[in-house]
Amino acid sequence: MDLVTIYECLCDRTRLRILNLLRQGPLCVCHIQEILDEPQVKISKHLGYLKTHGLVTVRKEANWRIYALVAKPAKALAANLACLQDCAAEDKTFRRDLEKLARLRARPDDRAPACCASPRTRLSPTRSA
Amino acid sequence: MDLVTIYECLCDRTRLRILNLLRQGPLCVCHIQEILDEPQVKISKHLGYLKTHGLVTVRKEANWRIYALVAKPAKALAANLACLQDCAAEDKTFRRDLEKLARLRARPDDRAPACCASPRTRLSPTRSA
DNA sequence: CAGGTATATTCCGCAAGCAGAATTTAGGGC
DNA sequence: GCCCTAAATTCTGCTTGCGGAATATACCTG
Repeated sequence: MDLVTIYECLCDRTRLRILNLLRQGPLCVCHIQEILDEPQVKISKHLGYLKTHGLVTVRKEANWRIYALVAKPAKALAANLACLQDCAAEDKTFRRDLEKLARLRARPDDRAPACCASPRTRLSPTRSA
Repeated sequence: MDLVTIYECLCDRTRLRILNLLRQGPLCVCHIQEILDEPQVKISKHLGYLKTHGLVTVRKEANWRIYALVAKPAKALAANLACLQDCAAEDKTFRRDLEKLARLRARPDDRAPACCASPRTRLSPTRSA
């Protein structure tokens, strides 16, 4: 993976917020959308961008799409995602996003797929393949 | 300094190569140009971009311009520059640039300002103000 | 299969970035 | 003052990215 490509993926605030969330685990689009409070198209296009450039993967679950960070990131990507996490910890928006995520996971799962719920109810790894 | 701004500065290969060099210390434009082997306009414009966005500073020395990384980078910038350095260490081009720089500093200083020469001959900090 | 929800795609207009050619600015040496 | 070198700026054309509106696709439910 090219270093420049990584930075290109990182130079949009919406994408940074998405990656910050995905660091906590896989998420379906609707939950990302809810946390970021941005229009559906916007979220979808940025997720598409990240997927095209190899930072995230998708799988289907009923008619949801579950996005996750790539399983085995290249060294450069791993380093930069770690760096992003550190930097995000100092930023109000990123912290608020994580808080929203925590609240969303704590509440009884209304309509979302199991994998988006709290870690306890997440699908077992053996089934996700 | 905005995190997105930092990443925008990092998402061009030429700028990454420049920043990688500047990590070793201040450099005049002509030396950057020589090491990167890129046209003068290109180097100049990318240096301007980095300056505009607060990643580097300039000072004059005769009719050279000496560029340097900002003296007191924000935490996010420092973190990302460190990360870049790690990533660059794994890339052939970045390594070759550093080798060229080392060779350039080792050779008798033909025409360049003192500050671009080997660390021993660099201007003392007290004079640079 | 009709209707609903979740998500992606297409189309459009706009702004920004990049590269190169040519020109300009600024300082130094004679 | 003239010429040389170092570096920046301007102009142009091209490409990419972003956002939003509208539309399409896919899957589920009854």
